[in-house]
Amino acid sequence: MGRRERKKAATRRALADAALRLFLDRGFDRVSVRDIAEAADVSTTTVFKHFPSKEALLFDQDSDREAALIAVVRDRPEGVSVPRALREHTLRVHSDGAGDPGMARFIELTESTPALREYGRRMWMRHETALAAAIAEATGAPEDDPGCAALAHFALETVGFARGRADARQAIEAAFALLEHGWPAAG
Amino acid sequence: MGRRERKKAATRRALADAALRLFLDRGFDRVSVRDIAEAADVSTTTVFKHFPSKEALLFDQDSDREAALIAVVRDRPEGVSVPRALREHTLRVHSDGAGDPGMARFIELTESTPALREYGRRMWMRHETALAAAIAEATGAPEDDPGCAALAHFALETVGFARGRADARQAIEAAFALLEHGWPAAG
DNA sequence: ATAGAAAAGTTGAGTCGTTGCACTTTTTTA
DNA sequence: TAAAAAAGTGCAACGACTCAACTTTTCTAT
Repeated sequence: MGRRERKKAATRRALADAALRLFLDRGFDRVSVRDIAEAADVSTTTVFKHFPSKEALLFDQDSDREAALIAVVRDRPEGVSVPRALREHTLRVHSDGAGDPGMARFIELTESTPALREYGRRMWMRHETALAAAIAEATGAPEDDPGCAALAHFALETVGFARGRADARQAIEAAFALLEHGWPAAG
Repeated sequence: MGRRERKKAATRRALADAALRLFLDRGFDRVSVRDIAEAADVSTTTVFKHFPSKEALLFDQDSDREAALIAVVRDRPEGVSVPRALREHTLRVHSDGAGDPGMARFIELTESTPALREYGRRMWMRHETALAAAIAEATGAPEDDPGCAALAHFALETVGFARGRADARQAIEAAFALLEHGWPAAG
């Protein structure tokens, strides 16, 4: 890795670190991009050469959540249905977030700021097509089967549904119960 | 209704009309709020006294879609399940949109502009709690039952799922099939 | 009827996110 | 080693939106 790429990565990390620190300190809306640029000692224009938007400064470490989702579907134990495997994974990730205090602060920041909520949702929903393809392959359906796409969409959307609800765990379980067994025949 | 409120309503309509005309003509991103203000012969700050954002200029005639949703759940014929009633309603609204050419242009505008897609989704999802309450009442569940909330969320989200897909009708049907009967036991 | 409260509109200056253009620096290639 | 390509940086600017101060219009209470 050349000197150039090293410097680039350094300023990138400096920007993301400064942004996280300032956002946690003052709140997203009370920090301007100019503040972040100054804290990292670059010009505001440079910020946007590294990140496409102000929100993106916070969602830098995205990476391999998509791979985890696909693995969950493909490597589920015998006799475990796809929605059940996704339910376990969602609940696991959810309680992991509550464990780490740094992660908890991050989550509280994103959920209390509308712009970040929206952005986070969009980033999360980007995995829909990949997850749909994984489900289709796991069940032998055609790759663009709309039923698989619907399950992928709703399973991902579950975290958006649980967000802001009093009992998030219960919400996730209720949502997946609906996806697994359907609406009770009575109503 | 006094002269004052009449004038206020008049400038409001003038702004919304000018905005719709200019947006359809040039596209959302190629029209500035200044342009709209000038076309309606008011100052740009006045625009924001009437509408909270540029996007809101387009979604003015929201009104009674929520009432329609609730009526669909409450007044469904005997023996028709809630998700089935919502499915019929969704499909009906969808094909209505394709019929009216003015509505078709409106839909094409909103779907081709990311900012408008997001805004439209948010407006639509605002009906979630009201719909959840209607479902709870129709089925005798407690008002904040998470299962009812989940069905409301997913049923509304169906239009976001179908958006941008090749066969929207098929997507809506697949999504509601999942909500009605659950994921097939095999996978 | 008239004074005064309240609301609508205007204006102008300003903030903030974001982009285009010009410039410098670094890396690659001939 | 010179030239070209690429990447980084910064200034100025645009567009959405806000704030504060002020004018004009409408409503209300005496």
